[in-house]
Amino acid sequence: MKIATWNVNSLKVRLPQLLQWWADGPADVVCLQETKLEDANFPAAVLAEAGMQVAFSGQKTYNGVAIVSRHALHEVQAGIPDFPDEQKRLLAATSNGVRVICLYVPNGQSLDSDKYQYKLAWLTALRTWLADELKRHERLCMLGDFNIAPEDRDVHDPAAWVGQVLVSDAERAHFRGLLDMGFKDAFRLFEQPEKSFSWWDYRAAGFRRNLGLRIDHILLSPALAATCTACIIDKAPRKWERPSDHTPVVATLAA
DNA sequence: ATGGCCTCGGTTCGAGGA
Repeated sequence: MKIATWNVNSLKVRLPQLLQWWADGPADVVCLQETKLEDANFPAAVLAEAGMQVAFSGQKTYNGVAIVSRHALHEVQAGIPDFPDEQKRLLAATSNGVRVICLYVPNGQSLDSDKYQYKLAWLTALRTWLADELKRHERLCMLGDFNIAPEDRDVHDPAAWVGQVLVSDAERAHFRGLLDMGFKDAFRLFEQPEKSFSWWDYRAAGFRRNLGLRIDHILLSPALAATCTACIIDKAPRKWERPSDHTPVVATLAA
C-alpha cells in the first residue's frame, strides 16, 4: 500500500496533473492540500470516473483538504475536535484498515504575526487530539503540508531562513513533540540524498536551482512505521507544465 | 548582484502563500 501527500495549490488548476499522476499509479491513498474549492465545486464525479473514492473539506479561495483512495473511505471526520476553526485544514478517514489524517498546517506568515500565534495554537490542539487518536488507532498515519522544515538539512540555505517562519524553534519543537509521541518521519527512516526538498519557490527559478524546503511530511505510528519499506519525494510532477510549487511525497507500507 | 511566481476574486491590483 502506498500513501502520499501533495499540496496541489488549487485543485481546479491542478486537476489534470492529479489525474495524470494517479494514472501513473504511484499511490493508493493521496492526501491533498490547498484544494481552494468549496465542497459544491469539488470535482467528485471526475475523480470517481478515474477510480478514486473521495472525501473532502473545502472553502472558497484558501485552504481545503481532501483524501482520494482506491479503497473505500470510512469514518470521515473534518477538523480538530474541540478546536473551532473556520479554516478547512484537517480531514481524517480510514482506508484499508489504516487511519489517515490529511492536514494543512497554517503557514504563520511571520514570527510577529497573529497568524503565527494561530499556527502555534493549531499545532498545540493537533498534538492534544493526537494523543487520544494514537490510542484509538494503532495503524495511524498523518500526511500533509506541515509548513515546518524540521531540521537545517531540510532547508536549502539555513542561514538565509533564520528568523523566518517554517524554521523557528517553536515550530520545530512542535514537530519534535510529534516524534516524541512515537510518530516516525517516514522520509528519515531511510538513507536519502542530501538537499531533498518537497517545495520550491516559483520565483528565482527555485526548482531548477534546488532552492527548496522539506515541509511536506508523512508521519507514521509505531505499528505502521514497522511496515514502512520506502519513502521518496517524487519530483516528476514538479517538472510538468503548470506545476504546483509542492511535489508529492510517497511512502510504501508492506501489507 | 538583484530579483525573479502563482492563484484567487474580481476586475487589471492586493492578499496570501512559503
